[in-house]
Amino acid sequence: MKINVTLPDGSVRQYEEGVSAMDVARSISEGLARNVLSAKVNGEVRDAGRPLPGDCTLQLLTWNDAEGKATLWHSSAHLMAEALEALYPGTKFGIGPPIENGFYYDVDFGDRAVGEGDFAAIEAKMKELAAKKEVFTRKEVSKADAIAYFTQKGDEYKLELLQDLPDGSITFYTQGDFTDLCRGPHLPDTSPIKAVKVLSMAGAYWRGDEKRKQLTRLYGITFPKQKELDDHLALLEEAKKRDHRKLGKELDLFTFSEKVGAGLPLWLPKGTALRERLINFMKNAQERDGYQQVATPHIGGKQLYVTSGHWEKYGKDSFRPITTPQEGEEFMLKPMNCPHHCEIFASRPRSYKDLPLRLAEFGTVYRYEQSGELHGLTRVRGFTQDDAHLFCRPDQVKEEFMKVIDLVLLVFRALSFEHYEAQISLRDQVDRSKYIGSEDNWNKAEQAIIEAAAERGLRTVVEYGEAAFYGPKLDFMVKDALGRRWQLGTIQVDYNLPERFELEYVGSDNGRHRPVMIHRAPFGSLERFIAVLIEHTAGKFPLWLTPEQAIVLPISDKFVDKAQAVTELLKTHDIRASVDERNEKIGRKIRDAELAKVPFMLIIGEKEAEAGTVSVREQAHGDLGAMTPVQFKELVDARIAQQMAGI
RNA sequence: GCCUUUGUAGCUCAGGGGUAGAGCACUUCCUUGGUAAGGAAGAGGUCCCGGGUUCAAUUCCCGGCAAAGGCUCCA
Repeated sequence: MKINVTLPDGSVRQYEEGVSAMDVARSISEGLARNVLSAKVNGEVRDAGRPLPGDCTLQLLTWNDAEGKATLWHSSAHLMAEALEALYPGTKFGIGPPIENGFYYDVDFGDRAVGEGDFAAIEAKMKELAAKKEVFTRKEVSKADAIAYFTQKGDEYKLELLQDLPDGSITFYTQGDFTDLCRGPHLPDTSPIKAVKVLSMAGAYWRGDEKRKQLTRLYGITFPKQKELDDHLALLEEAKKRDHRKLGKELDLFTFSEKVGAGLPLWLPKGTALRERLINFMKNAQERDGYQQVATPHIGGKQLYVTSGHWEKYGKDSFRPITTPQEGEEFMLKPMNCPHHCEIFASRPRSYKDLPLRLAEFGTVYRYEQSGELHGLTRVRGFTQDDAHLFCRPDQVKEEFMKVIDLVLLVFRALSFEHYEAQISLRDQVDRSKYIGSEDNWNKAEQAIIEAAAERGLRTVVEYGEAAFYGPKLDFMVKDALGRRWQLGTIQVDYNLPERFELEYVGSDNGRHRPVMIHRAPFGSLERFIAVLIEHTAGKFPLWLTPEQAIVLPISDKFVDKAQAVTELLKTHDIRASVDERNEKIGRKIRDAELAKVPFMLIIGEKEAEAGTVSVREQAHGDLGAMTPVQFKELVDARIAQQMAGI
C-alpha cells in the first residue's frame, strides 16, 4: 500500500504505508532530517518518528517554527525532570509545559532545599543526559497501568492528573531512566538540545489554586546552538537595562514613596513634562477629530456605581467608600470615568443631530490591586487614562471605530512602534446568555468592528468569547524594540451603561432611542504607556517628546554667561534646553549628558563665543560641527519633521 | 491576597551581637581644562517600622510595611 503525502508547497509524494515524518524528511535531504524536531500532520503536531496515519498533509517542523521550538522546549522540560530525578531522588513532579520563551516544570522537592546555587549542577546534568542522545519513546498505556506506575513511584500529582484523563487516551514518554505522563509530542531524541540554562525558580500553586500546596517552579530555556542561548541571555540583559523602574529613576521621571503608598507613582518634573507633552499631543489630535474635553471630580457618590453596576461587580474588591462626617454619605474614589460622562450626556435632552457626542478627559482613576500584583508603572493603584466616551447611533459605530483606529495608529507612528497587531474580541459563538444588549445591535457592532479593522488594513486576530459582557472590543498589542508584546490601546462598544443610565436621544422620527457608547483609550493609561515607551526607547525618547532636547556646555566658567544667553534664545524658540554650569572639564560634562541621553549638546568656548556659534554634538553620534543657534533650531525642527513625517 | 528572596548614606552595594563602611552623587577649595570620569578636603545614616531575647540588637527571633520574582486577579 502506498500513501500520498501532501507537503506545504502543494507537492504530493508517495510513500510506503507506515512511513514516518522523519523518513519523509530523509527522503528529501539528510540536512533537513537533522533539523526536524516534530511534524504537523493534518494540522496536528506529532512526534516526527510516528508512522503517518495514511494520506495526509505534512509539515516538517524545525527550530524555525513556533511549534518546533515548543517541541524542543517540552522535551527539555522532561530532560530537566530527568536531571532533577537523578540529582534529587524522590522529587515529585507536577506539570512541565513549554511556554513562550522556554519551559518550566513544577516540582515538589519534599524537605530538600534546592536553590539558585544548584542551577549549575542541574544544567550540567541536563547537558550530560542530552549528549547521550536518549531516545524519546512513546507508549500508550491503560489507565490502570498508569495509576499503578505512579502509585509505585509515589507521585500524587501525576495520580491526580490521571484521574481526569479517560482510559485509552493515556500516553507515557520515556527517555533514559525517566518516564512521564505526557500527551507529547517530543523530539526523536535529546541530541538537538545543546545549550541549556535554568533561569529562575519561584513558587507556584498546584493547579493554580492558592488553597493547594505550593510547588517549586523551575524556569529554563534551551537552544540547539550555544550562540542562540548567548543571544537570548544578552536580550534578557538588555531588557534588564531598559527596565522602566531603573530608567525612570535614572532619568528623574518618577518615584514612589512608602508614605504615599504602594502603587501610587509620584511624577517628578521631567516625567511630568513628558506626560504633559503626551497629553497635549493627544488633545490636539482629539480636537481635530471633534472631541470635547470635560472634567469630572475624583470621587462620585456610591449610588453612581450602583447604577452603573460596578458596585455589584467590583465593590467588594475595591477601595472602600469614603464617607462624609456629618451625614454619612458614601463616595467612591472613581475607578473609571464613564459613569461621570454618562451623567454629562444625561444632563440635558440630546438630539440625533448632536451625535456622536465625544467626551474626553484625562481622568485619574483609582483601583484596588492586590499588593503582590503591583509592578512599577505597569500595575498601579492610581493612574490616568486618556479616556473618552463616544455616544453615537448604532449606524455610526463603524465610522467612529475607524476614526479611533486612525488615532491609535497615529500614536504608534509618532512614537515609532512599528510592529503591532489588534485583537477583535467577540461573543462566544454558542453561549450568548451572558451578554447584555440586543442580538441585532451586537451583530451590527461586531460586523462594524471587523469591517473597520479590515478597511484600515489592520493585522487582526479574532477571539470568540473574549468580548466583555457589555460589548465587543478591539485591543491593540505593540511589539517593542526587544520583541516583547504589550497591550496598549483599547476600543470597546458598550450597550450596558446607556441601558443602566437610561440614556436617550430624540431621533429624526421624534422617538426616543438609546445611544451606543464607545469607550476608547489610545494610550490606555499614561503610566503604563510611558513604562512601555521607556523600555521601547531605552529612555531615548523621540526629540519632540523628550523632556530636555539640548544642554549647553560651556568650556569653562568664562563662557557660562554666553551659554545662558544662548539657552534663553533657544527657549524663546521653543527648544527645551538648560546649561551645565558645573565647574567641570568639558569631557566630564559631555559624558554626563551622554548618559542622561540628552539628544543634543551645545558646546561653547572661545571660538564659538567670538563667532556667535555653538558646536553641536549629537547624543550617541558625535560632533556635527559649529552653527548658529538659529541654525540649530532649524536642525531640531527638521529632525522633528522627519520623525513626524507622514503623521 | 499567597509563596520565596530582599530592605544599611541621594544611588549601587560591602559588613556584622559591643550604635558602621566603599564607590558614585552632594558641598567647599584648587584647577579654567576643547568632545565620554582633573585634584583635595568635607558633610551626610532612627542600618525600613514595631515588639521580643540579651548586660548590649542595625545584626538573632516574631509581627508589620515596602520592593523583586512567581501564583491568582484585573471595570
